[in-house]
Amino acid sequence: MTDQAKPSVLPVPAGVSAPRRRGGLADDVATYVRELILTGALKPGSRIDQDAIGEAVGVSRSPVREAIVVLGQEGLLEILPRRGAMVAQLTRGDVIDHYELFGLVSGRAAGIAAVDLSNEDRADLKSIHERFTPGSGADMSALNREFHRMINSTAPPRTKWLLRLLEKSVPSHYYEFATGWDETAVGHHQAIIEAITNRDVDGARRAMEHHLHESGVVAADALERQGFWSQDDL
Amino acid sequence: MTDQAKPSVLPVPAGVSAPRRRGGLADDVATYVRELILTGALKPGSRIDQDAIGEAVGVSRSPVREAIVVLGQEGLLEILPRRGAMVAQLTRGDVIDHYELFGLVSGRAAGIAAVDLSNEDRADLKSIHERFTPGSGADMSALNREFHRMINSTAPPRTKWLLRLLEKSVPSHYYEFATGWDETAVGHHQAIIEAITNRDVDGARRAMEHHLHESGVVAADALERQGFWSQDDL
DNA sequence: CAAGTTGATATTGTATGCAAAATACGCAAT
DNA sequence: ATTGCGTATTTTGCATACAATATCAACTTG
Repeated sequence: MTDQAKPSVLPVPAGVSAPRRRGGLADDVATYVRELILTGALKPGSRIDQDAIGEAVGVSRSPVREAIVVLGQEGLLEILPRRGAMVAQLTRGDVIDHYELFGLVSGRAAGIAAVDLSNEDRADLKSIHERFTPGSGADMSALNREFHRMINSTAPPRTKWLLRLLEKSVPSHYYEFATGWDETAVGHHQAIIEAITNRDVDGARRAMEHHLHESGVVAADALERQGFWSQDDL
Repeated sequence: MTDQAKPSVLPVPAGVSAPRRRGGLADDVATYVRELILTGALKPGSRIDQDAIGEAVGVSRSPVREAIVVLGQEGLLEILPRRGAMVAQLTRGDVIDHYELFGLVSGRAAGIAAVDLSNEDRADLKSIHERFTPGSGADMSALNREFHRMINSTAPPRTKWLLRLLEKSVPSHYYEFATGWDETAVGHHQAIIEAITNRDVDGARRAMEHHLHESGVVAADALERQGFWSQDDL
């Protein structure tokens, strides 16, 4: 019953290929609206007018609707059948909770990295961390992304998928707003690297969870300063 | 012309026109395609033909496209710009990983429930568990859902959102296929209830993580029996 | 004057049409 | 037989058109 092995078993494209061409207009719209929400330009409870969005971006309603579906899945929009979409009523507690979940999954990834990361990647990780110094003129936000990307690189696909999802519906610019956070983050990263270096699975997990927990507080504070929750109701 | 030449290989959805008062047609399509994927009718790697899906369900491509976006967000479809959507290449490891993540979040919810659940809800939980006995003629699947719903009821909104998301892209019918699993699940539930009763946060978390971990193995086995990963051809 | 009703308007949900890109096919050349 | 290329067909992506439902305002009526 064993199938004859196909004579032409092609080598798998080795994973990394992905010429990554840009998606369609729906992605543009989703990015645009997401930005509006996370910057507070669209307050929680605001109704989403499909025509208005379409006109603002310069597209028809088809891509707008697809973008709304995406943002609904991300939890940024609440979709009521036949009644349109509203910006989700995110509270400060929701943001904290979100980061707690983010920390849970990131902690899992860090624990896996503590064991699975190659020596080469460990060296790269340290190199990235060494350049992660406030006031050095380095792009802290970019280096931070590199740091976490490296740690998450050995996570299984499904975990990566969830990390990407959780990352999207979160303000990624709070680094600019939170003065003093950079220094704290350096310490957190230091602790994470140490645990990973020692191949301490549980320590890496806990260090990462703690890092994300603190990040959540900082992000919530930043959003508060931006007047994110000022609109009491509609 | 080519009236009958249409190789409509897609199954016609079972009673789809009964309750038309739900959300839009996109929900119907998403549910339909999700079922096809999780039952193995659509093998990993299969291309999704929008017209074919639309014809099978009896709708146009607009709701089909929105459903594809939803399933893409759920990780069940891989969407390649301008090249359509393919059923994601889920491996056994992916399913295991998925349940691990599910366990992580469910464990968090269980820990919260151990502290926050009201005495009334604790009594209800026990009542549900008492009826959760294999061979008693009870709807085990329904009681299982009730059990977990009760535990998750005190979780914060964002956590609930993630739980719902993780629950969707998982076969929810494996109870029928896994003989002997019922008995094991009873023991797991028992341990979870005990920890919750003792207000043992960490114990509840660990018991729930263990439960979901085992569930993942069972689900993967069930999928394997269904020939889910028989990707001998392409 | 309040409350309910009814018609007009606006907005969503779905279907269809159309252009661009990708795939499939055929044939020639090496 | 395989590779390369040019053409035809299919399929996606977006725009537009149509239908259904919700929202709102004016009006009527108790």
